Amino acid sequence: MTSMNGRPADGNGASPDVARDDPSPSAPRHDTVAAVVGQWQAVHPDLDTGPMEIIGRINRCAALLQQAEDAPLRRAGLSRPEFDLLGALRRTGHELTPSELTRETFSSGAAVTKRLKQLTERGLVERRGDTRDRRVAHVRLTDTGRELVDAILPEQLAYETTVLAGLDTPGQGELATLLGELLVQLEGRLGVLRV
Amino acid sequence: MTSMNGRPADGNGASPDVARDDPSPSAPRHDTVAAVVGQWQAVHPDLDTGPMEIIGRINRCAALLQQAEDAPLRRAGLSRPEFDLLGALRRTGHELTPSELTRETFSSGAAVTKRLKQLTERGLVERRGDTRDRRVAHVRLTDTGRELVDAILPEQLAYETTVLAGLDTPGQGELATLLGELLVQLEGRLGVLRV
DNA sequence: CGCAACTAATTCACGAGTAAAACACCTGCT
DNA sequence: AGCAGGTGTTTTACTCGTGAATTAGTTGCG
Repeated sequence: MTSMNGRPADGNGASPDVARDDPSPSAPRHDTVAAVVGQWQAVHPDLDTGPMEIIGRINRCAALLQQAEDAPLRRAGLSRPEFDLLGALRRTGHELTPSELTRETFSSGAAVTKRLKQLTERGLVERRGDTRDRRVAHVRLTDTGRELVDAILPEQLAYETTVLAGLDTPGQGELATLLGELLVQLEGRLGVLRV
Repeated sequence: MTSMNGRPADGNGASPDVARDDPSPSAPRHDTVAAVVGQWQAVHPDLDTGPMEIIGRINRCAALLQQAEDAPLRRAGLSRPEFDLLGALRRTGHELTPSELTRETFSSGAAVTKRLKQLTERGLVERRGDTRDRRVAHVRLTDTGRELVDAILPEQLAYETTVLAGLDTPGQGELATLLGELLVQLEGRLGVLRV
């Protein structure tokens, strides 16, 4: 798996905001994606802009959330990809090889190598060579690494909770379910969907 | 951008080591985020992992969609940020200055400058200086630029439609609505939410 | 054994994005 | 007029991620 992230911040998503004349200043309170979709429909009234309303919003949400989430991590001096790597080690509960880490974190081998180098220098992870196969390495959290993850995660979740607080609880449940359904489809399908 | 990442194929077991191969071939079919959340809950049963189910899925969906969407654009030799820029010019229907483009596309000024340079060299956009204020530039699509956008957009939407096809129509509507509500909150709130 | 084919991990060269500095120009105040 | 301070855009220096090559090691097979 490669790419994605990207866009760490990647990259980001669809597009936003309206320009001059927003016709309805009152209305049901549009988000920026709705404004963009409105503009497109004015220009191409014949197109079905339905997919934009989902994909555009997912991208935009991801971009905004990403930025927001950075905060608690940054205080710990970690980037999100770094935290993902540490988190993978923590949640699986055992050592992982670099190639397993590329699968767990969906990033390229080169990226994992670099991150491991940094995290090792910072004393958050350790490596040990495999005794049988000297090509493979095994990576594990150091005590400080584990403590760091365990300290950050609750903050992270608490922060995310407040970020999502604008949506009521049933709404959150529905959203999680729908996204889960979509995700199952995407994960199962996209590999096969050869353009 | 990828918040919580998932495992390719792995029961959500908390147990270290071991890989029970997907035990229930039927079942509600877990997505990778569900697996990751399951792992976390096994390690920290006390934490409320609710936010992960939303934020993790949004990030993962964004990553997968991004990659998927690349396809139609790549055929036209455009990256998504480039298309976003062209799209902003097309949908607003008039010239935009570079700073307006940074707002429309949510990217930095430096990035816009670079993209404009490339797109100008490719003959997709033109610039003209403002007559009153010689600091500002006005950017517009060339005829080829507009034709390109108009040619790509329908393909793009058609492709996105098939990508989303796994979700039934009412589900798509609900999803769009919920994401819209979330987005309104995020856009209104995040600027103010000083960590 | 010895060599081809494969796999794990790393290195390399490069492209793209960013923040901050630089630059160019405008505006308001005295 | 003249200049302090503000704004629009570009440049600079850097980081980070990627794909492709590279290194190192293993395995299968004649």
